[in-house]
Amino acid sequence: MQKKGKATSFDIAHLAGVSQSTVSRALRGSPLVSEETRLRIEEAASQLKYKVDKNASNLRTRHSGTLALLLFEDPTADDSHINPFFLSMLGSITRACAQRGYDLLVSFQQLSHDWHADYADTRKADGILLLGYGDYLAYRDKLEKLVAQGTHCVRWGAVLPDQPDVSIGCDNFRGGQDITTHLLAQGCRRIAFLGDASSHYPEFFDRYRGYADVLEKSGLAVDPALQVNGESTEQSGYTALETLLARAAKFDAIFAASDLIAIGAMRALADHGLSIPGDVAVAGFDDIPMASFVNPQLTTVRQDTRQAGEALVDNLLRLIRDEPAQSGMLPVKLVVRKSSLRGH
Amino acid sequence: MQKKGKATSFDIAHLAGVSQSTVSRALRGSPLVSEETRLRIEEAASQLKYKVDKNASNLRTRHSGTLALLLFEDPTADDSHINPFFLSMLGSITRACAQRGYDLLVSFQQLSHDWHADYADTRKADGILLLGYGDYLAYRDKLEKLVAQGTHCVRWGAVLPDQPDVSIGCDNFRGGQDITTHLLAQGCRRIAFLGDASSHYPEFFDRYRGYADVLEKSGLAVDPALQVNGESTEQSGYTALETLLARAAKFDAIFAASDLIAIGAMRALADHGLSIPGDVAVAGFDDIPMASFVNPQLTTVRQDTRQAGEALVDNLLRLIRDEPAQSGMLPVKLVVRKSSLRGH
DNA sequence: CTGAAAGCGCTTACAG
DNA sequence: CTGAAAGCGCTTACAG
Repeated sequence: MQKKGKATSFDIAHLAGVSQSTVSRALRGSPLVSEETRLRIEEAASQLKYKVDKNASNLRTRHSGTLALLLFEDPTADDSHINPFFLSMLGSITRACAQRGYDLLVSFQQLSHDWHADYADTRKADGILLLGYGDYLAYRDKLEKLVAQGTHCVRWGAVLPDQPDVSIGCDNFRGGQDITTHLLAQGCRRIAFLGDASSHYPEFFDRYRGYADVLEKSGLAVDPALQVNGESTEQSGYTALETLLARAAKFDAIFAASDLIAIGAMRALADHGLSIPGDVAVAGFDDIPMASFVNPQLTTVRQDTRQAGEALVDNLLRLIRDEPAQSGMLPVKLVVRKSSLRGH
Repeated sequence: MQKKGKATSFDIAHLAGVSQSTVSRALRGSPLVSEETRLRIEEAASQLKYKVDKNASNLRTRHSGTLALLLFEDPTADDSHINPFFLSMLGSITRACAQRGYDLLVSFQQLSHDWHADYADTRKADGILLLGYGDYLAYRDKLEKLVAQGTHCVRWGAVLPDQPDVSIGCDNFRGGQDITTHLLAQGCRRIAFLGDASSHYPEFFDRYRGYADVLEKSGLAVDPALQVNGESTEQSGYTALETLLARAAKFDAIFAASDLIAIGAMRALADHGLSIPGDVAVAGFDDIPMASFVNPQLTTVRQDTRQAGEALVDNLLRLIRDEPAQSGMLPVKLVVRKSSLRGH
């Protein structure tokens, strides 16, 4: 006979004729309970549709079996679509958590908010995953406080030598090298870089440094007139290309710091009557799903989001268990498609 | 002087020279606390970096300020990408929750799992949002049990007359009509439908019924040879188109039950040397981001995911507050692009 | 192997 | 306006 509220472990104890402690033990799989008792308790529990109250057990055990994902974005318009790369990461992180028996709390934050003091502090989550774009220097402080407070957290982003936290990222430098090497092999000599190239955006910067490295090693100059700042949106790519055209500096290839930028640039090229890859070869970074659907299909560097999601979750779980965890880079893969293929 | 553990309300009380009850009141914004006391308490709290333990307060108040999102999929391959439409919904639901001050717990489930007895039962969430594809008849039972148990839940899907739960969906029937009317206006007369058309997949079925309705009203026969089953994947679209070709029934247009199916079919058409829209006009459903990047751009029906996410969350919150909530359909919007535009 | 008891950190009547 | 006390539903030493 169930009352209005849900059944508690006392109800089960009563029905099974044991103490509440024994119910708790049985349901948690303690070896201290006899097989026979356990069966009786399980029977009673399923009869009353009993489920352990997570708030109570979390309060008692002081951990939650939950990870928090903080997606932070630059103050973008409220109704804009989420960056497809992050959406893909969100999907793979969700999957990775599910596989490991953890729940995932997802939250959006503006970069400006006080996210450095939540979730883990309120004990809703055992640790935090940080994912987002934005000015790195602007939130480095918050990151440091987080770590100093002993919050378990792992960040997706550039892997730098002096970081306070555990960061997982892909090998952006190598990706930048690969794209540039490929474009040079296609006969391009004036390769423009679209995207920020400063320590405010370390991921883009690493891609840029890979690009510059290859150019220099090939005896080619790195022409500042061929670099245009821009964040990771299509609109920004479109604008960046127009800025580049306005400078009247010649270029025969575009290396965009992200696929979104590349796609925006492709649209601008088309609007200006320039053919891809004939007049200008184009390459991006990320390999978002769209990249293989644009016309021509976009050459890019694949960041394996599945692997990334698993690496993030696994490292966070290691931190939570007080096991060693450390920053690390994931390999990237050059994906050559038609947007950069010249001649035969 | 902080101990190893985090500060509790007792620590704040001690520091502020008041009782623990007063701390709790002050921090919850109770009007029963004098301004002066409140200030002193807030000062102490921020000094000790105090945060309310959510597990304790949830246990006490019996609600969690959290919604759960259950994404269920057919037993798809583990490493497959999540359906882009759902990913987009996931993004908008996350945003909608954030705006309303709720946290979102995201979980993947196989359709076969026992998800009908979790989250809300364990008090981790105040209610559940259900989102997914799969055989409707197969989970209708679970849905009924959920609702019978008094679990607050809102489902995304077809809005049917005899549903046990609150469902929000778009006007699939109308969308099917709109596409079909448009294709007829383009001069198409033999329009094939790619996707399941049975009560197992009520959303697709409604789209199909809209299609059949317009054909009949136009005095055209609904030819069963022109309908091919398929789930919402590119691969399935590709295969469906080959099945259609193998039947040797003539067709001059494809109405795919989803964009993913349409995109797969477009690939198959290209592989068979058929031009779009010249030989075959193509239209899809959903307006996923890819739809505007395929070549030619895909005509489709837009489901406004932002509006959908907000409707789902708002209805669930209504249920939680014991306010009236009811199933409802969201309007759709025909988006005409090049894949279906013939002549000038 | 089992039970009685303490306690996790809050919220909220109850009494003043 | 404030404090002392009960209790939310568990888990886990402690004692047997």
